[in-house]
Amino acid sequence: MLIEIDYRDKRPLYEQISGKLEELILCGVISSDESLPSVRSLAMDLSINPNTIQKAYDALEQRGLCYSVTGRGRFAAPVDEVLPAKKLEVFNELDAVVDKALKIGMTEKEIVDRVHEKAIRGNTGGKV
Amino acid sequence: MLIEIDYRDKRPLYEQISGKLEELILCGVISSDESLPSVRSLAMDLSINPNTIQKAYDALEQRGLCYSVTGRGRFAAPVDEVLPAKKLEVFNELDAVVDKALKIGMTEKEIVDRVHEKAIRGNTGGKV
Amino acid sequence: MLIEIDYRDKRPLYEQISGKLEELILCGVISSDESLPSVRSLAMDLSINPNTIQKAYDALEQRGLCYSVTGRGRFAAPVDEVLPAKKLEVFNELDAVVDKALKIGMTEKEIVDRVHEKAIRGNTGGKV
Amino acid sequence: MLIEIDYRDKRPLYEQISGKLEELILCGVISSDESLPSVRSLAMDLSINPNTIQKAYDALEQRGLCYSVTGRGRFAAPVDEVLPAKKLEVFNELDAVVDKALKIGMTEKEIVDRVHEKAIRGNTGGKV
DNA sequence: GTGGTCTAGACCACC
DNA sequence: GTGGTCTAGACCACG
Repeated sequence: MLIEIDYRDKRPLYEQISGKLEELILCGVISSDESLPSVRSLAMDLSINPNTIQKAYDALEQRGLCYSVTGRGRFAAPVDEVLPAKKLEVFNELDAVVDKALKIGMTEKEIVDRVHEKAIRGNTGGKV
Repeated sequence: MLIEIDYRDKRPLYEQISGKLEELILCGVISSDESLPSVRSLAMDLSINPNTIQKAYDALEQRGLCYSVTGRGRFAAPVDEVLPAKKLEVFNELDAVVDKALKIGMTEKEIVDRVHEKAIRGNTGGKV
Repeated sequence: MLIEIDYRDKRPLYEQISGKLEELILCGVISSDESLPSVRSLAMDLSINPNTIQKAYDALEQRGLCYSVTGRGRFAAPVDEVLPAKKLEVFNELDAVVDKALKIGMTEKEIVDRVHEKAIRGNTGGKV
Repeated sequence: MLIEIDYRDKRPLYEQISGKLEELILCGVISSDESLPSVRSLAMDLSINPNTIQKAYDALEQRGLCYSVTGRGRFAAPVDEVLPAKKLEVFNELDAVVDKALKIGMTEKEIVDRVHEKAIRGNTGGKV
């Protein structure tokens, strides 16, 4: 599977899992309307209590990143419908960090330079 | 007082308090070696248990943002000693957000533009 | 249990406990990723308030010697990650003592001899 | 004065002061039977409460590093009488550190080398 | 007065 | 069951 859990991560398990799934969907690794693994199979794969997986899926669905069809399973939501909201979310996070940076005396140039560096290095190296 | 508690905030009380104090110190609102409110007085002010304030101060001290002298009180640490580490920390947060943005298909330009906008609007209006 | 409280010790209880655990972890008596006793059970064992144990564990975690997973328990950190920093720490302590010794007129030979004696007697008999 | 107090130091003030005085006496900066500054004058010098100075002197006297003659003042004890006990004390500290070092897997050679380095660099650079 | 430690007992989220 | 947060109230050392 594409999901690995990090037990040192401070986030609750279900959030870690739903976060990872969200990323896979948004980046297109899981295509729109592709079926997601069943609660039970994923639970087996990760050696995790099914309740936890269920909770992860619930969170994911609530964020609009997947939908469930009773009796058929769960499917990834069409990315086009979700991306705009997600972009806004990321923008807000960006705002918060920039705000913090400005408050401790960093200049816009310093920030932009750092963004540039990161963009050049590419998004391949980044951890989630 | 300069600190207000937001009970809708999901973070624990002590973290909210230490975070707010950290900001006040880093931005120079509380100057270096200036005395911080005593555990008991701040507890009264905020109608919060002294133990919780103590924990907030412990966290603050652990991050190197203040030091305590038994029998005398607590004082803000010299910012110069802490700022470099804090800058690095913020840079890492920035990297993480930029990474997330790139992964969902944003361009460097989009990001830089947003940073620029935020910088122009000034750092006065931002929430912490 | 491997931990005993010495009520004549002037250090606070939580420090005594975290110190003892640190030693057990660093020496490999508790192996990496092995689970530590739960807050409540250790509190029962030592007849100490759970809050105190919690504080001891917090201190331990802050020093990077264990990590906690909510709902699952607490586990010893991989020693390899911590040993280098710890070595440096001990070296600094050593420097301080040697400095003190030299200042009161001891010779390097006297010091080295004492180290040698101690090394021969073995590290088994030493108190922590 | 030769004494400077560090308010960031975690030790209580009186201990810091008595410690500094002890060092001055043991190193011969204050010679045997030389008179120590009066409680009041030292309190003035350091802008510290006389009670604290009194406590420092009491601690010093109790450790045998000075003696008081009623009506005449306080005097440094003859170093020869105190040095042996102090040496033993430092040796014990040394033992403790060496023990700690051995326990985390350092070799005798590593320790001795460090001692040697420290001895070469001289005791001039060391902080108290 | 100050900070620091400890106890007792409660409540919550997570698994 | 686990860890984490919070309250209430007590005691101590320091200045």
